[in-house]
Amino acid sequence: MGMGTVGIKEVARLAGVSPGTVSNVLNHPERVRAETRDRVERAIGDLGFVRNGSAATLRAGQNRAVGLVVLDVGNPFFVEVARGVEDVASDRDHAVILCNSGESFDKEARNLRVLAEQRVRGVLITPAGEDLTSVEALRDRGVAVVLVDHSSPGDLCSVSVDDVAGGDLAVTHLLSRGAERLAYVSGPMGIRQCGERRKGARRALRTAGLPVRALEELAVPEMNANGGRLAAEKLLAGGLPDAIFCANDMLALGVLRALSQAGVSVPDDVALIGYDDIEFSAAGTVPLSSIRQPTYQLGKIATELLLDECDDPEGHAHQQIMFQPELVVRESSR
Amino acid sequence: MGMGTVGIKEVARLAGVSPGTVSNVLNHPERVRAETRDRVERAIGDLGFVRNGSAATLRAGQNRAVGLVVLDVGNPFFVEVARGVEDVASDRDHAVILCNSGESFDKEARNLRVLAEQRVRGVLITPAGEDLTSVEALRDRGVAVVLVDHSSPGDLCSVSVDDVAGGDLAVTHLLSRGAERLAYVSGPMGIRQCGERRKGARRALRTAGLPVRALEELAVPEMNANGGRLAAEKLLAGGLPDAIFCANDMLALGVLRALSQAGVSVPDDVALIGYDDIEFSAAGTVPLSSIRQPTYQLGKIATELLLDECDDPEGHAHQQIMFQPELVVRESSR
DNA sequence: CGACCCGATTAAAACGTGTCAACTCGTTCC
DNA sequence: GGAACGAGTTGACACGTTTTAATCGGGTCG
Repeated sequence: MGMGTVGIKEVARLAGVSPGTVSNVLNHPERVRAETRDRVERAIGDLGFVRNGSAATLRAGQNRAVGLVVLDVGNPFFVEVARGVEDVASDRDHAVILCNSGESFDKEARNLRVLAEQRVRGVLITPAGEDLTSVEALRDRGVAVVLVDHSSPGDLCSVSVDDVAGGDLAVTHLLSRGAERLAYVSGPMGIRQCGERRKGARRALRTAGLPVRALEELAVPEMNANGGRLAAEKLLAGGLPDAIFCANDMLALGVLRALSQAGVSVPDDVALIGYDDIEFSAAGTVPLSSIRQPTYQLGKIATELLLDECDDPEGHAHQQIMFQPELVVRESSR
Repeated sequence: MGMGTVGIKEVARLAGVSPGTVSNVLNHPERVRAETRDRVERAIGDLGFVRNGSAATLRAGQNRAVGLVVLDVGNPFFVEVARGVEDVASDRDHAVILCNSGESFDKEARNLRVLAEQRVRGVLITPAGEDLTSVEALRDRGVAVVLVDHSSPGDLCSVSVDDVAGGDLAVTHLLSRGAERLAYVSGPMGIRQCGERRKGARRALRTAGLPVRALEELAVPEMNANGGRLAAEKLLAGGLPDAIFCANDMLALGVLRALSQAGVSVPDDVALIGYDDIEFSAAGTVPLSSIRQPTYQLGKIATELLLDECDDPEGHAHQQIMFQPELVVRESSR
């Protein structure tokens, strides 16, 4: 042992017990007599001993940790999911290793390899694409996996939010407000969420007995404020609808700003609703209506599912849980 | 799959070499003949072998990882810092363990303990308060430490942004626009950033030859949009200033909204400037002027400092680096 | 031809902890 | 009074890897 590092053995010597007893104090305190435990704990304090997690993990065969792989740590959606994960994991005495895949397959694969090397008990992941082979490889190696915000083919647990219902909710709300000509502003349809929210929007139209062409569709390359501005400019040029549904709050904010600058009043001339209910939505000059997702719950339930599977790998049935989103009405569509 | 997880030994057997050679393929590929290397790599692929990181760390005495402890993973400031850290660390073949202290001493201490247990090479931390004893304890144990967004007493590396200069920048800008009566809206002065930005604001007044009482100070308990609303209501009741400087963009957005609702025009009646330049600042109906901090650089330089210290612990002089913030002028103060 | 050397490979010894069978010692039961 | 018992403690081993010194074989030099 290096000179700087103090191990379980030194603690044992100072406390006048065997290393095995020190280990018991750390892992099974109830097995050791109170007086001995005090002596050991004092020695630990005096020496500033910190257990070597690698050795513990090596011996135990697995780390008391779970991995969380998200598409973007900067996205408030995932931040809130992470909070839910963190809370449950910490309750059940597990650490969380947070990884960012940046929607790149390469980074996702790298992250999964690191997690596998660390021998985490399980992984929560929002896959970067539809290809789940690397995720399934992980599961086959014996690591529990739960898909987050992505439905599962059935051989995995998954937790997601019903995006079709969300799109339906938004458009039904706009229709109830009297809109007849609508627009849907989204990112590329290749993004699952955009496609599903559109599906929901169309369903709402059908339910109301309107033709699909009552909904003008605009897909912009980037789902941010600038994308929203581009979409708004197209709408301004081509004749404004009564109401606009955006696949994302940042898009909606971009639209809102461009319309305001053009002298169009929201909600008097055009009603507007976004998606995600990010914190800023309520803070703007015209507070934005939005679709709120139970993100914290998503992380919480996903982690409970994961740890349950870890604790009882055999008697575990994979579940696919789908949450329902919620409509939040503010000024922009009142 | 076979119950015994596949280790280096199984790979060695399949490739017809010794375990030591497999280890060399993984860690010192140049030492092993190309043909042997191929055979081993094929075996690794066939068996789906993944190196056990705990064993490697145990043997090596330290993990190729650094810890990053931030006050709030949801805060865009820290998200951007984390990006800088991640990029540099990954370039230099290190993993990043991201921890959230939520401004709580307890969570900070828990996180530091986990990092110490994991035997990370170094830690980047924004301390939750002024008490650095736990940080210093870590350094004394031989873990390199760099303070982020917090100045150092001298015995540690630190990387921060000059908040006094930022406050000066903001108020000087407002004065140059002709303002004579100003207000400073901030969170509790106990928060270092709030205090320093105020100091800078006062310095700007002195430079311009104005009395300190030309700056009305409002401290609200929460630094969010609601806090901004509260401050704005007070200002509306007590007589509006010409210009308002907010310690934070969320406060500024709250102020902006409350003023707009009261029929006060920004920037015509009152000029407004925030701090942090969060993404959303530019997206609002009235784009917000702000003070931008080089957050990505902060993370990048901090990590370089940290890894340099790790690579050469003896020949390392602690440095305190301070970056300068930048003024971003938009509609709200034009 | 033998000594020597060099590159490639191997065998064995750590690294620090958790587990588990074995052991001690005082108590209870028959 | 001896056996069975149980709580508390011990000591040795195993976990999977990296590293070090030793080994091997083939080529070069003297």
